[in-house]
Amino acid sequence: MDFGKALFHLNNNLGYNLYRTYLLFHRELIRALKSYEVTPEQWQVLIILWNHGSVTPTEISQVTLQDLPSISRMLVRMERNGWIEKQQNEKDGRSFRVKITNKGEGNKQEMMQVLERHFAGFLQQVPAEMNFHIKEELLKLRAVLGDYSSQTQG
Amino acid sequence: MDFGKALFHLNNNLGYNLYRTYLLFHRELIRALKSYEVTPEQWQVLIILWNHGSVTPTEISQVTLQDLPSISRMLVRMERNGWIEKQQNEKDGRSFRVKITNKGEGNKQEMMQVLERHFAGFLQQVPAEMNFHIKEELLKLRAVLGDYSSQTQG
DNA sequence: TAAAAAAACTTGTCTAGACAAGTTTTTAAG
DNA sequence: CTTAAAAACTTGTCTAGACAAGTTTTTTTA
Repeated sequence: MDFGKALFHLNNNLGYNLYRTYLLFHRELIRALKSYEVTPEQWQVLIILWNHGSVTPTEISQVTLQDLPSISRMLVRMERNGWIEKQQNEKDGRSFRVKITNKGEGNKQEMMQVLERHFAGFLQQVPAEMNFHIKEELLKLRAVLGDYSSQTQG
Repeated sequence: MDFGKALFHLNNNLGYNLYRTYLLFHRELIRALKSYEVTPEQWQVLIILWNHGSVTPTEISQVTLQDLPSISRMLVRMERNGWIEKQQNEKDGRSFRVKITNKGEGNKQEMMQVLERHFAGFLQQVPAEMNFHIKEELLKLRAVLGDYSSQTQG
């Protein structure tokens, strides 16, 4: 089968390249995290909690750029799997704080190492300079696409 | 709220940048295509059909890197919405050919223009050189992540 | 302070992706 | 030529994202 023509057009398309690279990366993340029953999106929430302590769903929504319905349902699953707890917010009855559990805190180092090992093979094929450069350019693209937090660097 | 710390870590992560850029791009595509009741993923199939003529689900699967279950269900929806037809394959009773309908062919130019207009505002903020360079780097990343067709350029 | 507006979260509905487990038809092997 | 293996597609089940439409609580505002 000759898909050269179709692929030629698509490979020249920025969105297609983004989609496809994301898809491959995402799959690797799924596989790397599978044994923990954590999805890439949940992994992102764990990183936020590890770095930042307890947060509200709205705050997670701001960092992940996801809408509240997605966050809301993800937190239900994370609670069910014992990664987080919901703590009542005395100051605001509409909201609550998301707190990491002992399980979540306890698995941090191991999960980090597992991920690092999983991606080492891929990342060693990417020169450090290129890795840095891609991130810089993606940050710029994010800014163009209206991602306010693409500016927040420190 | 100071999420600087959390974002600092995440913004330095290649996967996070990919995910987030993809997400923003994907959303714009959804909005641009919404009036046609076509999703970005279906749009990709339309491009394949416009460029390549009729194809089988397996061939779509190879170009889009999606698995057959996803393609299978997407084609059901595209058929329901009148974008494609399924043609019996005389040579192989297990398979069929996906053919674009008059509606699909007829909307080509207009949809292309709508998309172009929708993204013009974003893309004019991205220098042509940078646009080119990002695509080159994403192609390399795709190759590293095992995307065989990242090589197929012509 | 009572009513209106806004904020924070949830629920519903649709599309899509991953992966396991089917079914049917072809192809390969013995 | 019959049976086993493989290929092509479908179905089932779970997670996630978009968007509309709730509910409850807080804040404004009149």
